[in-house]
Amino acid sequence: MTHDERETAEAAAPRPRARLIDVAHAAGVSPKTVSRVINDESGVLPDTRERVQAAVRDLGFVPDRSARALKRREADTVGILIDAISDPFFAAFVSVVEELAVAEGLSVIFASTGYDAARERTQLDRLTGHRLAGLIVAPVAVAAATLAGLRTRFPVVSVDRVRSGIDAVVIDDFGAAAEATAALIAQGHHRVAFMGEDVPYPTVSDRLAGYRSALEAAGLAFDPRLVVTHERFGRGEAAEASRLLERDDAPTALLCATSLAAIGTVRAIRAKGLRMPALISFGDFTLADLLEPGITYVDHDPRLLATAAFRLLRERAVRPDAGPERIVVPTRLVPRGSGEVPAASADADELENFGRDAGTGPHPVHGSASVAPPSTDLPVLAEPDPSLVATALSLTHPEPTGAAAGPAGASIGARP
Amino acid sequence: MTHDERETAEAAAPRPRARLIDVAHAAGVSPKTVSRVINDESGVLPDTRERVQAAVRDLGFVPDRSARALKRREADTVGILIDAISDPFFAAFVSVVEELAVAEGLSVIFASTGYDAARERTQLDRLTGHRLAGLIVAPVAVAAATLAGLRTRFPVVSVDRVRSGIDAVVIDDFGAAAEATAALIAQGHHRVAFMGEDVPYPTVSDRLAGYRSALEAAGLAFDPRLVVTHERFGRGEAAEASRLLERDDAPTALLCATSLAAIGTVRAIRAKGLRMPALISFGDFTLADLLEPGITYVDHDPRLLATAAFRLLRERAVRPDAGPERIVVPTRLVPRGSGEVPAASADADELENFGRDAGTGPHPVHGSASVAPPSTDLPVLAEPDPSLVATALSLTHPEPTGAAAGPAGASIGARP
DNA sequence: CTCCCGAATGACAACGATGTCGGAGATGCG
DNA sequence: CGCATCTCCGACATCGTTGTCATTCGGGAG
Repeated sequence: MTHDERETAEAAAPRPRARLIDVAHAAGVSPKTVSRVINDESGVLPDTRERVQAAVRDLGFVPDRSARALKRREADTVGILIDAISDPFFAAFVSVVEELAVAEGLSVIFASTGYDAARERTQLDRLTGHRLAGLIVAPVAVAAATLAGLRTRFPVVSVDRVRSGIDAVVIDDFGAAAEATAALIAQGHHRVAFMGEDVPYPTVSDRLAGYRSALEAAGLAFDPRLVVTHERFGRGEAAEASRLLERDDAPTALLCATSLAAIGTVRAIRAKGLRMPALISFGDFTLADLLEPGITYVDHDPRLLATAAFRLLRERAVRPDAGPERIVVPTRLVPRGSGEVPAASADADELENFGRDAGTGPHPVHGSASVAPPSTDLPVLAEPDPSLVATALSLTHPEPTGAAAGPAGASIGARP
Repeated sequence: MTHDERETAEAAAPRPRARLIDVAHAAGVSPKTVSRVINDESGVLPDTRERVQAAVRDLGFVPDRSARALKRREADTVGILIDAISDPFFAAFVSVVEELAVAEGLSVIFASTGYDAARERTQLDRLTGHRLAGLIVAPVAVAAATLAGLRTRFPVVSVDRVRSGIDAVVIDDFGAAAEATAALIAQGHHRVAFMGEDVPYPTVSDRLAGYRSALEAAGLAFDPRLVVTHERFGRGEAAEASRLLERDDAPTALLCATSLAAIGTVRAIRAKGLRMPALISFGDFTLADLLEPGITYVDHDPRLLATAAFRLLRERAVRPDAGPERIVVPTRLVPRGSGEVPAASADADELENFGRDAGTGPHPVHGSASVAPPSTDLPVLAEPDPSLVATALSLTHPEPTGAAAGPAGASIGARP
């Protein structure tokens, strides 16, 4: 237990954080030399270098990020503002972003809005108080102008929700909902219901619009009574679902705009012994394949969105002036049984046998080209498949105005 | 569009971040006065104050956290080091910590280890590079001494895994596993298997020890062939499970030390049409109640752990010298059907009807007193029930050495 | 009218690191 | 032997903010 100290000696039990100058004293060199060593700069004799490194170890010195960032005017933290980290979608999203960020030596700081506008404002200030290398945000109520203001200081990428003038990575909510609805109609269903969150996000309204569009394309009338909403955070989904399915004119098919709605529906069906309608959900969820029948869903892979968002963010760090882009990540309909219930069968009571034998028949795939296997079986995510990302990035659209080329591969992989 | 600028004028398109001094110039006051305004200090005329606030708004000024932290020598960021944010357990954990931190005006920065020792080291440095108000860590391989070193600079709380000399919040792995195993044995099972991760965590070995202990208490021989492990991140769980259950001498009951193992087991059973053994899992997971039969599990609520950990962290910020404590959060066995399969029935093939009628009978509850309802139905977490936390905190044990009183309510709720 | 006092504000240094620049030796070459 | 050159290293200023202390100004008391 060696300890050498100079000058200050008032530190006793609560040993203060070692500073660079303490290391300098311990090693008998100037602060600048310590700085050179810890930053791997050249021009230090091997001997000196080792002496400094020893002092660093002895004192447990870790450079103060605040001071370093201040002086270097360098931002090495990526901010993420999302709805809630407890949402598996965002958990997976953040996980991938962190993975990519770490590979570049960046830190990740996140904040959640809880879907609350005021809190979003607070959290945004909290995040921007840090020097950011960029901000990835799933905007709730923040004005596009506010984000545009931030964009003059660091790259800003919007995820899942579009904001004009801001780079965005989204899925084709309208198209995917239309595709899913059409698939239900193709099974012979005439009464298809829609269940979504009671929030004013375009995500929801676009899905609703896609649903309507598919109904109209099939010559079916839009019936407002078949559209139900559920509150966030509430237990409302199950209640809404049973109310819907217990009606005399209950639908035979249901499109759920969120996986929460689908889960609530299944729960209601189980609790009340209701008849299982044909069901398609947005967003995969753990174990969806193990229910009976398995839940057919529109795949909306957070890993793809995260990878695309991060790459775009880093691309903007290099070319800040390129016009805002909108990247549409492909989705696809994954058949697992619940969405393939034919209308005829829905009237009978023979729904037991959809668990295993479904999911094999060919089914329309939405999005371009074929994409990778479903992500269900990866509760803990590994690295996203690069080929998926390439696909996603190649779908780059320039925003209405602006003529940027697709983002090239931003340099990924700094020193470890 | 008003804009008054002095001195510097070289800023054009990529408007740099506004500094405090820019605000001062714009408002025609000194930097110190701006500082006073943004920090709500007294001694500023209402008139002046408003002028400054207007300038702050105009310029979109947000104080630089680095500079502020540097000068104030104040830490307002809580670091969290966990295995993986994509693990729903840790996602929920982090969510709660963030909630509590925000209430105190603290930021949260997290990093994940991916169960990798080298990466853990890197991430630890990344986190400690920030000025931390405290660190919550689920240690992988980091030495207790290293954490003890950090502890001299800020509070450190270990979660889920114990490290000597460090405050810890854990569950009673041994006791919970013993309880679960005993419950299986009580159903008449003689061949009870154990499946856990192939990692050297005490979490796993303690559960294994608890399992052995229960076997011995029941006079059953411990059979190493009934203990199987699965790799992390792999798809190994399902493969291991089918190998185990397809054996001639397959067990009639299975205790899974992780929910991954339980999920893999169910998946294997479905895929291969195997017979369902009595099954108890550690850790709840979404939809466990909707499978058929529902999965009986040992509840291990991340919200309780998070709340206890955060409170302990804040308590230590006030009283850093108090000896390390070990808080044991109670667990309980939640019957849902799969764990109540009697041994007799396991030999017959009538396993269809366990979905709904299970989960009602009384069953041993592990932990003290009665605790709250299961958390299953809250995929997106609301605030944890304070009463639960009270229960958890009251179970405080001092570590072998050290005689601290139970943590009092650390001051929560700073200025908004 | 002068002096004193408090309220409002500003000047200045410092937090911990690093960029710039210059200086001390060592070496090479004519 | 003198001078240029190169290597290694340190002095100093500075990043954006705030703590400390000084200064100014207006007004009331004597």
